[in-house]
Amino acid sequence: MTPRQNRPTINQVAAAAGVTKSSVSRAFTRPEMLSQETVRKIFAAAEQLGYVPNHTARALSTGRHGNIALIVPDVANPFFPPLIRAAQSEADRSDYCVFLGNSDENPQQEDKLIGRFAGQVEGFVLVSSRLSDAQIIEHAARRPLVLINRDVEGIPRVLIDSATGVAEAVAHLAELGHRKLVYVGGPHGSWSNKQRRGAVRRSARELGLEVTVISNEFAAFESGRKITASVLATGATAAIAFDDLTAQGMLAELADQGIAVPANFAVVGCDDVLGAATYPSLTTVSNRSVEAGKAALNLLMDILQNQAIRDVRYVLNTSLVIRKTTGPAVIPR
Amino acid sequence: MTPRQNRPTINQVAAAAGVTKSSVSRAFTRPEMLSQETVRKIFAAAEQLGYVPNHTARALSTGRHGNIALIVPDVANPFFPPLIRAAQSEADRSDYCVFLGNSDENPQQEDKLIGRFAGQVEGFVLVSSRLSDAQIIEHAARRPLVLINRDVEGIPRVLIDSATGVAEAVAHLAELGHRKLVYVGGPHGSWSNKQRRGAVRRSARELGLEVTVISNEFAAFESGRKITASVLATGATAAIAFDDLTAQGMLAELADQGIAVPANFAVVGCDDVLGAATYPSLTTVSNRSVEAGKAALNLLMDILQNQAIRDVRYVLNTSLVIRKTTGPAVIPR
DNA sequence: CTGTTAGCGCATTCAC
DNA sequence: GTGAATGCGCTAACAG
Repeated sequence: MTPRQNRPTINQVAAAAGVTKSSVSRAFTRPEMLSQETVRKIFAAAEQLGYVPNHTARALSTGRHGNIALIVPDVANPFFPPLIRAAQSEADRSDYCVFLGNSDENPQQEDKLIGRFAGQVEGFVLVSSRLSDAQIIEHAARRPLVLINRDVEGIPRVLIDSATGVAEAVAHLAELGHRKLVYVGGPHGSWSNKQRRGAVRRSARELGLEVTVISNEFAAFESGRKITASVLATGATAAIAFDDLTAQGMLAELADQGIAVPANFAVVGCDDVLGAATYPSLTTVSNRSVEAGKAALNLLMDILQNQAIRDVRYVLNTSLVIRKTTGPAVIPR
Repeated sequence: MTPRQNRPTINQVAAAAGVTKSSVSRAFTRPEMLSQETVRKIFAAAEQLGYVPNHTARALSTGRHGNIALIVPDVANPFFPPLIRAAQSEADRSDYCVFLGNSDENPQQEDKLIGRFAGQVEGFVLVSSRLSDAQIIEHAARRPLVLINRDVEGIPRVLIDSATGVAEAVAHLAELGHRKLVYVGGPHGSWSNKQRRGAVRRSARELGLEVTVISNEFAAFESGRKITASVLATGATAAIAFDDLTAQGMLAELADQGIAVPANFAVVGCDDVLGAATYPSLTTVSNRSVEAGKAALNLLMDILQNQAIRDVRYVLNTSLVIRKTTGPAVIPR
């Protein structure tokens, strides 16, 4: 046997209290089965010895761990921390511990993490999972699993619907007189990207606007800067970016080129991770990640308690947050 | 007994492979003890049955869990996610799972979390712990524990020393001809704030600069905007802010007032959490949180392997990252 | 090299 | 109400 903590066990408490293991065990799990007097004695002895039930032994015996795992593509992406925090706090209310996993946007890593966690958690929350539908379904068959921003039929999921906010953004630009705009995309595999691009196209068609889609695999500040030239080359007067970081990069590049925002060009972000902290402050689509994290966790807790997995599809609508990077369209340069 | 996963056990693999439990166990832990042939047979059987060692049972038997806990005051504070990510990735290299805890800046919550994790982790990393020295020492006596940005003698710790970077910032401003500057403070209780303010004062004195300290309890974008008027009122030509968020707020306010940066006023941030993502890109003091996270984890891993806790005090110096918000001083307005 | 045996600490039947 | 006995799945002496 390897070095182990020398914490008191149920047996020592039993001896000290003059009862058997069974009673001590019961005192900590179903005290109503014991006489008040015995419970009191046991607690006193436990307290005195500094006894704390052994989580592992209990888990081995019951199959219940009191842990859940939360896996995200990238902890450092500003979209996730608030979500993580919310999920965490919700788990805490039910006395669950949470394992955090960082998949690095990599399906294999994600799969590996799930495997590592599998043996010691009650269930999973997968955020913006990079796994295939088949893999997700397979894992969901083994353990309760809820998805955030991934739409797989039959698997409980919480979706942030940026389409509503994006549609508002297009309408907003149309009202301001813009006739030609571009959508600057995000990661190819991303469900959100597909959703946003689709929403831009649909709304644009309905409102009779012309829209160009420009791909931009790596959503980030720098790539936002670099893509700006192509955006301007289209002759558009406004752009909607896949996310705030990309939009912020565009803002910096436009400023460098002496193109005033919003006077000469309008920019809309997505996810509102920057708050009003750009200059000019960014018009963007609201992000409901905190609510998503909370909802996902409540869903998981519910499933764990009622051991019944219902096919829930919880959608959170978004809306446009109008700040200072959008304004009336100008005569094409 | 409660509902349990029906995963195959070591016994079934043993039966299928025509050996005993022991051999199967060995095949998965110390295969070099077995003949190649036996190992092959066992792996084949295991593979065929889809056997995966039961983490919990193993932990109960060995006292080793392969988990560690990382506790931070606030996951959503942009300072922490990169650190978390780095720690995470380092843990992964050693096949450890990491529990993430959010203390909400609250000592009691932090203590509670430690208790919850205690039974299922090898050790702890406490980031910017809000606990008292006594509590930290007590917990460290039970389990390996390493600190980040908290200086308790006898406990292995990793410290980010922002004083060096701040001193460079003052020197940089002095070289540019600035004679009068202001330090915009942060939270009163903050160890980092004390450290930074002290460094500004010391360097300013050495270089013969005049410095005004302005308090600003809530470090954030909005408070940065609001404090700007008082900053300008001092007649200074440059400001060093407690953190990047505050600096960013100041940038926005200066832009609104038509004061060009760096032409008319210089601004320096601290922590480099924004990268080059402001406009103009912010001159700031490097933040070495990624290295801190990595170092802390390596330290912990080292302790776990050699079961010897040395009194390590690992200091990471910071330096100035010169970007675009600092330039030559101008004639006082 | 491999089998036998005895726990790890606790929850849960089944008796009394 | 409480005790005795069994097992959760695996590791680790101890033999052979």
